[in-house]
Amino acid sequence: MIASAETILSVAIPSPLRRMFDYLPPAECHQTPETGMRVQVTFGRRKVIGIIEAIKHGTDCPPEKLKRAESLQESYSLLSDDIMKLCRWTASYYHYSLGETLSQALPKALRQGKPASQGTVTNWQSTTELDTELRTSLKRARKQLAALEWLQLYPEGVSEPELREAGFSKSILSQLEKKRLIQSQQIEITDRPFHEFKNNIRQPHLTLNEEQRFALDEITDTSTFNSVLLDGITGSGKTEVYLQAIAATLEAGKQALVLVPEIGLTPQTVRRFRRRFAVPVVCLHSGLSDGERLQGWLSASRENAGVLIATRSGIFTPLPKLGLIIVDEEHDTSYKQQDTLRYNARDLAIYRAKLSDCPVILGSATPSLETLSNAQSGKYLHLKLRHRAGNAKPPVIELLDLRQQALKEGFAHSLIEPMQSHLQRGEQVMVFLNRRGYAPSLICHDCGEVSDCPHCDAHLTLHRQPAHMHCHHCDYQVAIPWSCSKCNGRRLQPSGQGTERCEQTLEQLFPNFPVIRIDRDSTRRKNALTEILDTINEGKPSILLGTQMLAKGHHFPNVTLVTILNADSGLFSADFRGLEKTGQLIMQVSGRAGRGDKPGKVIIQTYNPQNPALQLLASNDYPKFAAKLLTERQQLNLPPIGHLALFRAESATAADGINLLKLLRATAEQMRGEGSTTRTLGPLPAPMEKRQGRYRYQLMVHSLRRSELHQLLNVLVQQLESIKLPRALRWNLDVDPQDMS
DNA sequence: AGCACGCCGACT
DNA sequence: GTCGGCGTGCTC
Repeated sequence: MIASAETILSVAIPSPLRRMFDYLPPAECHQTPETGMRVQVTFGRRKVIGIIEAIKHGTDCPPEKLKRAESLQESYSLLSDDIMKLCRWTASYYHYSLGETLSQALPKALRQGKPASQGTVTNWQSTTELDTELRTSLKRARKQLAALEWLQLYPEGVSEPELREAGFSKSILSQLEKKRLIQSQQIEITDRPFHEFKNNIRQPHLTLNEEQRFALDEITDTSTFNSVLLDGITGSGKTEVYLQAIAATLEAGKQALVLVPEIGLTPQTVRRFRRRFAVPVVCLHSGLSDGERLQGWLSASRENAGVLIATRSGIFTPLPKLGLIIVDEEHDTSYKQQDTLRYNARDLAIYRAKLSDCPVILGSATPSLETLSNAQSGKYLHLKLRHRAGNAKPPVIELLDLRQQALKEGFAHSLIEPMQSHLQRGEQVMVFLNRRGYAPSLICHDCGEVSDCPHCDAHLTLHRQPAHMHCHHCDYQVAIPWSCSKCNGRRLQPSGQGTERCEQTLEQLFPNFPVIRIDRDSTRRKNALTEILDTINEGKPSILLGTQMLAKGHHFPNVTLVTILNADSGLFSADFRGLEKTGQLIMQVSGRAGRGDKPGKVIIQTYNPQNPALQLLASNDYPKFAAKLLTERQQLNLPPIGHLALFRAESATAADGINLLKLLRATAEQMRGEGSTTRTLGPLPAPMEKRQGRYRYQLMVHSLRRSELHQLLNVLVQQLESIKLPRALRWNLDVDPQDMS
């Protein structure tokens, strides 16, 4: 390296190039540049926001190429040392560009160069006491009353974004304002640190049962790095353990980070956290605007927030006083990013807890095999909650043998009968069907031709509301054809069951009870899900029909019967993780039954009642089910025993992708030394060979030792960067892939 | 990845 | 004659 008289900034640039770029510090710069600061630089012919990755005193860059940075974006380090470390680790583990990794760690507004400043918010306060008289007068305005009740809890007022998050719309607020029951003012977003709030607990804790108490004691026993699997059956009260563990963390003057699955951040959950704690509870999820995300991010990193509840990307939020990480529903696949930087937030959570030297809790009723195996090896402390909280009993699960049964639009007679009796008793019935739309395909009755997507190897799904054909893999949409494209026949028939069609069937079968459909289509409108959940929670006898949106973490006390229409589709998946995922889904869905005082029942329709895996699930024995799968993985050296990475290639022609992967395989073979456990498999066509008009191939790399795998991946990625690729050829690398598609 | 430069085909 | 197709090469 050539020594330089001046300081040199090593800048991570948001570009796929896996290297740093050196710059001279900005001219007339009064601030001292530091690692973790944003800096604006000219990169090629455009201006970009980079992150100072290191400060050096020399450079290999030829002097005529060396440019001066434009300006520092702030006077302090935006990304703390631990976040920088976390990002370095992430970039190297997933073989990704550090610049893009750091860029993804920032909220969009900061990525785009907006100032890191906290603005003002509208703060709403109640102006009156909520006495009986007022309650009576608002009897017909349920939402307004609820909002007013909410505001009573917070004499200092609640910000508008928080209220909107709690499910109160702008119009509710303006109606209350018109009645002069509430008032608003613009306030500076406070710089008041969370530890200045005197009483951390606003609402008393619930009483813990013996198991919960034991788990909490174990968790709060140490405040240093410690991984815990909280393995608690559905309804065992994991959330209450989280809340009390967080209370202890706040008491010690530390912040807590709670990661939740993408659809797990319901207003109900947030409400529960906000009611409990006096300190600000901040949420970060995909439903927020860029500005809202920035404010949340800043209040977490400036110690205003005591608790941060966030989805996957929240793992990168700076929390200077981090004292506890919780990963709820740790088995959930939404923790793995699928499109770009393919990280798993659950795995990063472990590393981050290590960096902050604090405990991390992985919670689930159906732990992933990865986590179970870590618990068995003693790497994680394994805490079990085997009893439901309160009076609730575990549901009774029954397999309904479909063979030779008369079926009515997918419903066996012996299923309809119990549904009827539960409804007539005034209880709710849940129907689970993991397929949205009207029918998964449209088939020509004359020649058998099925309507396919022109861009993918997939059938088009028939939708009726609104009427169209839709590809669920690339979003292609087209009108419903009148006649067969092959034989011109007019007899086109919907084939198979989707939620829309099932809704229609249920309305015919049970005309006296409302059917509430919950899927991506029925909840598309803003606040639709909240409204639907509120209706369900009124507890009136009704049928709740839905996809897996219905399965996760909801607490519906009046649901006493859960039916799974078709468990078989998941039993024989091509993907080695298919059965694990199906089992988890079945247990999660079943867990919705009987969470109140009344006992719950689950009926699973199947053509394979003898299937051993299904029988274990039906006997409510997830641990045994998981142990069986783990044994199978051991025999085949599949994860979590062996380790996988997947190179994917996508191109307009099949040959380009295949050739590239063949080249990688050849290099891998060449590299293989004595005693190497690394093997390659492929190139193989992806399970859906053509998708969005592109051909997709993959090369699997397998090894018994993680270090060996990564050594090879380093070589292969370097090779990929050094060769010239056809323009239309895209590749990516997925370390620890969740699914093979 | 962007974003330039650069070299051949159909348009006002 | 120019507008614009996408091939190729570079980014401190």
